[in-house]
Amino acid sequence: MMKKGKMDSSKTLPVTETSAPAGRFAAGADPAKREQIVDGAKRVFMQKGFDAASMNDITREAGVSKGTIYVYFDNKEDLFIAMVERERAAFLAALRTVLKDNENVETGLREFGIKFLEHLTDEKIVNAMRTVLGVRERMPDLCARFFRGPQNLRTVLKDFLTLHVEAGSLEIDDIELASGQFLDLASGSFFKFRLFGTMPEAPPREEIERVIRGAIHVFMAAYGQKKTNSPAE
Amino acid sequence: MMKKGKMDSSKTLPVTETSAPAGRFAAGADPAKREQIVDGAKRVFMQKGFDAASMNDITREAGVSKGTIYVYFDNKEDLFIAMVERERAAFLAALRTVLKDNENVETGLREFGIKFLEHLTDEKIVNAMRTVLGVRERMPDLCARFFRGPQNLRTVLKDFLTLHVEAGSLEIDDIELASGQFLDLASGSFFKFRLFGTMPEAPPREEIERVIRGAIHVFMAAYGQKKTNSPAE
DNA sequence: GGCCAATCGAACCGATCGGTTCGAAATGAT
DNA sequence: ATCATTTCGAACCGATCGGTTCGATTGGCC
Repeated sequence: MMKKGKMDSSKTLPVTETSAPAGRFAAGADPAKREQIVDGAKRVFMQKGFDAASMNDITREAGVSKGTIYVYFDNKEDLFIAMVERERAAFLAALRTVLKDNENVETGLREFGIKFLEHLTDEKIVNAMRTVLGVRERMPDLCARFFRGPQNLRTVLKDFLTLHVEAGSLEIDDIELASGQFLDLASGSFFKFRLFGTMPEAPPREEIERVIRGAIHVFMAAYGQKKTNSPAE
Repeated sequence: MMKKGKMDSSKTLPVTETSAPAGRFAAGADPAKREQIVDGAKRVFMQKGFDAASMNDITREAGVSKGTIYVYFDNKEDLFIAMVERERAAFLAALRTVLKDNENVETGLREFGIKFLEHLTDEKIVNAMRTVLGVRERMPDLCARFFRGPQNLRTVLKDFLTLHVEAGSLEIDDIELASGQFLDLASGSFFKFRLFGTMPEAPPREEIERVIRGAIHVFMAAYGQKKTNSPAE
């Protein structure tokens, strides 16, 4: 069995091979089969972590033959990386267009904050982060890259805040620091609770809204332009 | 070889056994030997995580015989738990008395925040947290318990803030939320950077001070009692 | 120095690991 | 129905795992 049909692991989904007919792929080139493997692997990796997840476990969970897994992926680590990259891409896609430049500052922060915290406390994301943290020593680049995805949202937020500083509705000396502060306030500790397991379920919508409301209140108290006719406090 | 001398793993250090002379302990009862094992185990567990750390690795690193390890600890998991509990106790001991009740609010928050962030970004703590997170699925109680230690600092902070609300220097509707907000601001994202590896070294003192200064600025803007003769902004 | 017991270190055990091999079964195209 | 190829699933390989055993060595006490 040749491994010639193996795809580049960094690609999420391959384009259809012109040499293979529409309904049948070269060995290792079927996107549905690949997805099936990664799905099964994800469930086992997130349940057991990288080291304790065995390829026999993954074979059973994915419902494919072990030989087939090795047609699609070079080794266990390769499979893990593919899974992590897929999860990261999904997280980013969900948050890509939350902030709109022509938004009112409080409305924008509210929508961004709620969406951000909802995703950050979602079972899938929390599990993914834990799993990735478990391999930090052996795959430090992967771990850092996984986190750099969500971290890029800071740049998005920074651009948003910069616009509003220029428009005069915010007054911020250090936009870098302020962006981080809003993200920290928006996390509302819930992320840490979820990560460490002291909060077994994602917080309900009202709790998320309460935390984001509080975050905006604190943030605007510090950085909002003072209104002379109706004080913020 | 009987395991009769095995100590309760939940004890950090045993009292000297009256049945054993001062210079010689019953099998499994020597605190120095126990410490030697836990030290070696800690280095391996934090480097490799629980699953990938082998008892042979730990044997070599600790410089004891594998048989001796099993005299002191029931199994690998028992050893891991002992190590984690020891690290947790050390973290808590370092932070126990940072907030003093008769402190000025901003001075108190500054000292608490700096100390808190210094510890939270320390290599030892970050490694310990990552390692514990790696076993969250198999030992959820241990993981939650490890985090509950630092989380108890929230209660300490809450008591401090309550005193200052009653003294009139703070105005806070929701003290629970405000406590969490200060802790989140004080973490300053550095904790997450450190955890995920995008910040390889602990931040320098000036950076920590900058972040805590910003945290206090934002916090006091929202909750400090307004002064009519010298505005905060 | 002798005695006793803790520790050492090598060997062992059954089990599992990641990865490989290959004939049989399944599947899609013609 | 036939053919070509992908996938299956069982067996295999060398290596390592956690935990156990036991004669030899070491060290403290008398």
